[in-house]
Amino acid sequence: MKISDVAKRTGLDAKTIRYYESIDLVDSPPRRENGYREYSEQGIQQLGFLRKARKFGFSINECRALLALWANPNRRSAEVHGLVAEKVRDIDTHIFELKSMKKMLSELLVQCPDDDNPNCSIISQLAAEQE
Amino acid sequence: MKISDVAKRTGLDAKTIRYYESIDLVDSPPRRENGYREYSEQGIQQLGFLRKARKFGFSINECRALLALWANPNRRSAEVHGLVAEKVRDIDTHIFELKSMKKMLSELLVQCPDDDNPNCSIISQLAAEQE
DNA sequence: TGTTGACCTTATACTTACTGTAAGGTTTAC
DNA sequence: GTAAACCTTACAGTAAGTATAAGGTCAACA
Repeated sequence: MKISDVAKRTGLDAKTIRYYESIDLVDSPPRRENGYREYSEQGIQQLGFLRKARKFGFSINECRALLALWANPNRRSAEVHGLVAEKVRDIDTHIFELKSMKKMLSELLVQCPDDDNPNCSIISQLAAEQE
Repeated sequence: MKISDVAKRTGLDAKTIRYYESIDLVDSPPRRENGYREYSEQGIQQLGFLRKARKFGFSINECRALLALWANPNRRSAEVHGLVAEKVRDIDTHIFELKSMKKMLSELLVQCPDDDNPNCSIISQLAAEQE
């Protein structure tokens, strides 16, 4: 299977696939006589795995760990659980920060006249000496 | 005022301040005889403004627009309002995505035995052919 | 006066996770 | 036969800094 077909099947961009290979995130596939990459079912599975892990928000390095666990028949499910639990905590922190930002901005929004005059409490707030 | 004092007062790192200058986000301050940057109240205000705008989640380019509006006595508050309203929508989208990721991961977490055995539904789910 | 440590300066490279571009070789379809 | 649509590599760019190196300056202390 050629790279563009793998791209279609996994949902990854062909560039992204080459990139993952360049950083040794996935094995280099063998080449055809003309130099084109020829993907095995194995390689395609790996890439599909990565696609999903990335969509779940795991970083490339976390994906590396997950791939290693996937490949390891002696893995302990607790280790996977730990990685995922930590990711959920990260996401929670992130959501919390975003909500706090949204709250502050929303409060500013209702105070801004939203008209043709220069007076704007948002700008004043940003320019204010202390918070 | 020297850069490290400005850093303390604004909450920005001295490196970040130099970086903002290097990308022309803020005016270059004059220099002392020894080459050190000497900040005016003006420059410090600009940097404080940036600090807050960044904390609110605005990108550097959005900050550029906000700074320009701040400096413009003929600004229309509606323009500021528009920028901020769009940012709130961005944040909402982001929160939505994170919540969706969290939901999926949480569902996986409860299915993983979290023990010493290799069986793990999380890994299986990531490795599964379709979503 | 000497020297140590805490500043300041610049330039360059690194980070994350790609994406874009250039320049060229190959295959496929008409 | 040739044009479009692939494939290859290598290099540069993105966002928003952070790290490092190599060097100049300043303040305090013995």
